[in-house]
This record gives sequence, structure tokens and C-alpha cells, in this order.
Amino acid sequence: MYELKEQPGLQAKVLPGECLEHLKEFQDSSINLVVTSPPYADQRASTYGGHRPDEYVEWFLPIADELYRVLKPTGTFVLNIKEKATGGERHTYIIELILEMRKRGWLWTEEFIWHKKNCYPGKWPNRFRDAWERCLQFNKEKKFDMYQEAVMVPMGDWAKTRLKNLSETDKVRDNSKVGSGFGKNVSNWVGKEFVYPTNVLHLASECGNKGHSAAYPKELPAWFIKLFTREGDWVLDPFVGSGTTCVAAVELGRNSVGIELKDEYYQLALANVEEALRVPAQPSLL
Amino acid sequence: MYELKEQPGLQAKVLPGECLEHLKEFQDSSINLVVTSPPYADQRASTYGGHRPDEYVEWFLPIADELYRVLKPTGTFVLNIKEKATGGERHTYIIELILEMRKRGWLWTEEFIWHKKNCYPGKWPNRFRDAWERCLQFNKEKKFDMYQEAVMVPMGDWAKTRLKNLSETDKVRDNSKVGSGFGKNVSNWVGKEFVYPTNVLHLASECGNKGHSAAYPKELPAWFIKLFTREGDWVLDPFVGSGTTCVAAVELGRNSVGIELKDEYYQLALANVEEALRVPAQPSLL
DNA sequence: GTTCCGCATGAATCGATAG
DNA sequence: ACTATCGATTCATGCGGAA
Repeated sequence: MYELKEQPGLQAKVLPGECLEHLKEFQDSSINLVVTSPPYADQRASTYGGHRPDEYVEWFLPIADELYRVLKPTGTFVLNIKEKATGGERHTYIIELILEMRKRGWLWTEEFIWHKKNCYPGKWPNRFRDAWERCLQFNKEKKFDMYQEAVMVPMGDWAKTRLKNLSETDKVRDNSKVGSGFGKNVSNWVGKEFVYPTNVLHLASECGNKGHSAAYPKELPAWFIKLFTREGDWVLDPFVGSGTTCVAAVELGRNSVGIELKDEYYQLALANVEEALRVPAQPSLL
Repeated sequence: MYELKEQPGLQAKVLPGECLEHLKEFQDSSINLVVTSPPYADQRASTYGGHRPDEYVEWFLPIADELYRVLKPTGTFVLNIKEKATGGERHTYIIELILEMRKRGWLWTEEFIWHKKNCYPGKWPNRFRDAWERCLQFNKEKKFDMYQEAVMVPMGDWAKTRLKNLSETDKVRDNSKVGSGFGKNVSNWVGKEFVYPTNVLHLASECGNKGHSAAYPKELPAWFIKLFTREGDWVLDPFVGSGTTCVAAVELGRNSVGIELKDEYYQLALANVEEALRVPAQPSLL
């Protein structure tokens, strides 16, 4: 049985292997936020631990049950996912999953939209490029921890004016700059008016910059970590991939656990989390 | 039995009363596009002809059946809708409706996201402002009519590059005025590069909504009308409200039928459609 | 050191081909 | 028929090399 204790210093663990096995070792009500992007449904079940659309719900429900158990009553589960198009139709396994999870006690609190500015190219006779993904928010209780002030965005007069006339490109660029944590310059915000965001997130999907294809920009988990946790809280990603969620948690001063089945990604996650822990958290981000 | 014939001149009819009654008078396979924004689920069932969330699916399915019958095999049904938040949760009647409609033969081809730039202000302890709605695309057949070229947009780089050029300012202003980012006066963009749009639509929700409660900007039906129909085709909106869909159809040179239960809106729709018919269609829009 | 251009590269999807 | 694989299509982004 793992114990997640408050200790001096930041903790970030990455565990190799099946998430269901590891989850059983977690104590009840020990996690503040689960945020994950599970392997998408894939015809080729062998590629990345993908699962066939028709079996997706059946595969995921036992995991959802364990996540329910380990989550604190005031905690939140954020599921980033998007259904495939098969046979000319959008598949229904995700909306079926929502219904099934509700039957098992989860509250479907909200559906955020992640608008991907740079989506995958392609042309088909019957559809356009898919530029959005779901970020489904589930909770155990109606009352849950939410720190809305942590994700407020500056909205000066110039921005209001620009939003009316300009293309989405500039807005996205500004937004991603703000949320990335690196280009953040607090002095630039002095005198600007802050407003609460909406349930639509504008983030560019990360391009393959350092060879590791992190198909889930760090800004996405970072946004939900800021919104649903405080420093010292515990964040869990049962499908951590290259470690993006844990890195975001470390940079924000949250403790985290990531689980990854595939050894290649596990090794990558280890290295990335190590690197993140080496750099002290930036006070401006916390 | 209504007959929808090709006649010289544009036709736009508005019918008062229950849509189910009128739909039964339509011939099979006579409509190219159904696009509508039905009354949203409302706890107070009497207010806007709204229907309780728990009864929404049951109420809508018979209408969906009739729409299926009157739609041409290569036609499309676009349903603009968004679930309410009740009891701290997003209600599930819409995803249940999708599953039920599929059981009755509809193909769930795609889900477009309408991103409302200027959504209704407000603040709640457990959620942010709702800035998006679903535009569910249903079809009868895998192969359907789709005219993708009609909604192409200037390439992403274009705005960024040209905005630096002061001499292009006028064109930018025209752009925002005409189409809010979609379907603008093509003649202005001759020689520029165009790309296909994505399944995320950026449209401001209508501000001055002429007495109608459901703000449904004309650009929304206009975009789908351009995408799924050609001039002379028939467009149907069984919940036409103040006539927005028919006005958009008229302006684009498509024939249309709108149905409205509430007399107040019906009168408004009549007036708006009359006005639209008085102004000759602008060739640049067709 | 800037700016600009060319180029590779994706959480994709369809249709055809082969077993 | 039904499933697995492959080629074609497409565009925002970040990189490197060149002016």
C-alpha cells in the first residue's frame, strides 16, 4: 500500500506497468486531482496499448472505479479524450462511457473544450479537420475544490477590441504565451483587468520539438492543476506517457504520481520528471 | 400535402403551429438540409415551449423521425443544442438523444463546436461561463451532399502577415463585418491562398436579439447552408423562432420553410422573411 | 543578430487493396 | 462479408540554413 504523505520537498513518482495494478495499492481518498489522456481507441491494439472502440468502455470502467476510490471526496477527475471517426460516423464509446460512469457514482460536472489551433491536416469528402477534444470533468460530490482565481486571464481594452476583429490566430498566440509559464512576465499584466476564463481552452498541440512526441501540451494539465489543486496537493495521471502531467505538477509545486505501461515512455517520463525536479519551482507559477 | 417545387424565384414560407403537424404534410425526401436550434430544455416546461430535461428525448424523437422521412437521402440534419447544467451536473439528455437517433437510423456523422466568443456573462462557484454549443450533424447515408469549397477561409498565415500591412486594413474590416470569419466576399481574396476550415466555428452570439430568447446568429445557419446545399435547394427549420434560418436561406438563394409554434415569434419571422425577400440576393454571397 | 524561406512532421481519415 | 494494411490528402508549427 502506497502512502502519499505530506513531506518537506516536492514528490513526483513515476511507476512502470499496468495502472490498474498500481491503483489498487493506493489508499482511499488520497488524490486531489486525476488528470489524464488515456490511449485513444485504435484499431491496432498492439501499437500503444490502444483499445478497440467497441471494447473501450468495458476496458476503461474498472479503471474509472479505482480512480473513484482513490480520489478525495472534494477531488476532481479530468479526462481528455476524443472519439474516432469510423465508418463515416463519430463513434459513440465516449458518450456511452459518460453514461456508464454516472451509473457508477461519478457526477458529470462539466465538459471543457480544448480547441487545437494546429490540428492534424487532411482532406476527406465528408468531413473537415478535427480541431477539438473533450476534457470531461467528473466529481464525486457536488461540492469540490475549485480555485478559479488561479486561472484568471488578463483582458485589457486592447484585447477586447482585438477579439472582435482579429482572427483566432492572435488570440491563441497570446493565450498560449500566458499559460506556458515561460514567456510569462507579470509586469506586462500590471494595469490589465483580469477576468475568469470560459470552458473553451485555446492551446496549440505541442509539436515534436525535442524528439519526444508529447501529444498533450503541458499547458493542458497545468491549467487543470492550477484550477483544481493547491501547492502540496496530490495529482495522479494513470496514463502519464512521457511524463507531461508530472512535469506540470512539479513546476506548479504539486506532488504527483504517474503510471506508464510502455517501457519506452516510462523511461522518458523518468528522465523528464528528474529534469523538472532539478529545476526549482518558479514562484511566479505557484 | 405540401409540394416543394422548383419555381422561378425564391421561396420562403413560414408556418404557424406545431411542427409535428406540419411535418406530416411534407413529402418524403423533399428537403436538402434541416438546420435548427430547438427550444432548450427548461425546468419550467411552459415558459418558451421548453421541455423538461428528463422528457426531452421522448419529446424530440417523434420529430426526429419525421425529419428523417422528409430529408433527402443525400441531405443533412444539423442540430444546434447545448445541455443545461442541473443539480451541479451537465444533463445527459443530449448524448442519450444521439444514441436513440442512431437506433432509429440516423448516422451521427460529426459534432461541430460553435465557440461563442461573447458568451453570456456570469459566475458560479463550481463552473465557468459556457462558451460553446454542439452542432450535431446527422445523415441518412454515408454519402451526402457537401460543398466544402463554399466555406473555405484564408490561410492561417494570411491574417498574421497581412495585418502588418496597413494598406490592407480595409479588407480586414470588411472581413469581420461580413462573415465573422466565415464565408466572406470571395472576390476580395482573389489570389490569396484558401484552406478548408475545421470543425470548430468561431462566431459571436447575437447581441440585439430582436425579442427572441434564443440567440442564434444568422452566420451559424448560413455556414451550414453554404456547406450542405446549393442554390435552389430546400432548407427546413422546424423551430424557426424569429425566422433567422429562413432569412439566411433567402440571402443565400435557397428556398426555405420555417415552422414556429409561438405566435409572437411567428409574426416576427413573417416580417423578417418578408424583409429579406424584398432585398435581392447578393451575388457575392451565393 | 535578425528575418525569411524551405522542409519535415504530426492522438487523422478515407478508400482501395489484399488476405 | 469482414478485417488489416497502405497510400493519398492536408496545413500549422518549429526547425535549420541562407541572405
